[in-house]
Amino acid sequence: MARKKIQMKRIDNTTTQQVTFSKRRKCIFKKALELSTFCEAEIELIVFRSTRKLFDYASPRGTYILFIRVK
Amino acid sequence: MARKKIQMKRIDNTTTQQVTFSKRRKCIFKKALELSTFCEAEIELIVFRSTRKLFDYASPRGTYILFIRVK
DNA sequence: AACTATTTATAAGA
DNA sequence: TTCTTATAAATAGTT
Repeated sequence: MARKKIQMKRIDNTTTQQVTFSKRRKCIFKKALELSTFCEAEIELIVFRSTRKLFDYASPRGTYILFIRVK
Repeated sequence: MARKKIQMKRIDNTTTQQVTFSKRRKCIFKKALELSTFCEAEIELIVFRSTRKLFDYASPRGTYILFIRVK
């Protein structure tokens, strides 16, 4: 989206993918907070990436939700 | 973010809030799909807005998750 | 981590 | 609601 438009596919390069993940993860949580704040919406957002064992959770407006992974 | 930078607070005008909600909801789901695709991440996103009884759900990478609102 | 050239998102307005 | 557009924000590639 910036210097060059990228294709809608997996980023193969590990380093590049990690950098992109860090940037975009931060951005989407910001977007979630903005949408929640501006529009009085409840938002639940989980971003999970197995290669980093990362688990994020956001509930800006205080609703309690139980998340159960069934797979 | 565009013609004018807006404050980080609820949009009081009902019509404006509805328009903003429609636009931003679409955008955040796009962002979720992009993050999932580019970075092989699993993302679960719910956007709920009581005034419209709207409920959205996205699981781009096919993980099954049960959402239980406890409140 | 920062920078920056571009792309994308979007607040207002039509 | 849908389109346009000027401006703000995000971000891919680079340093």
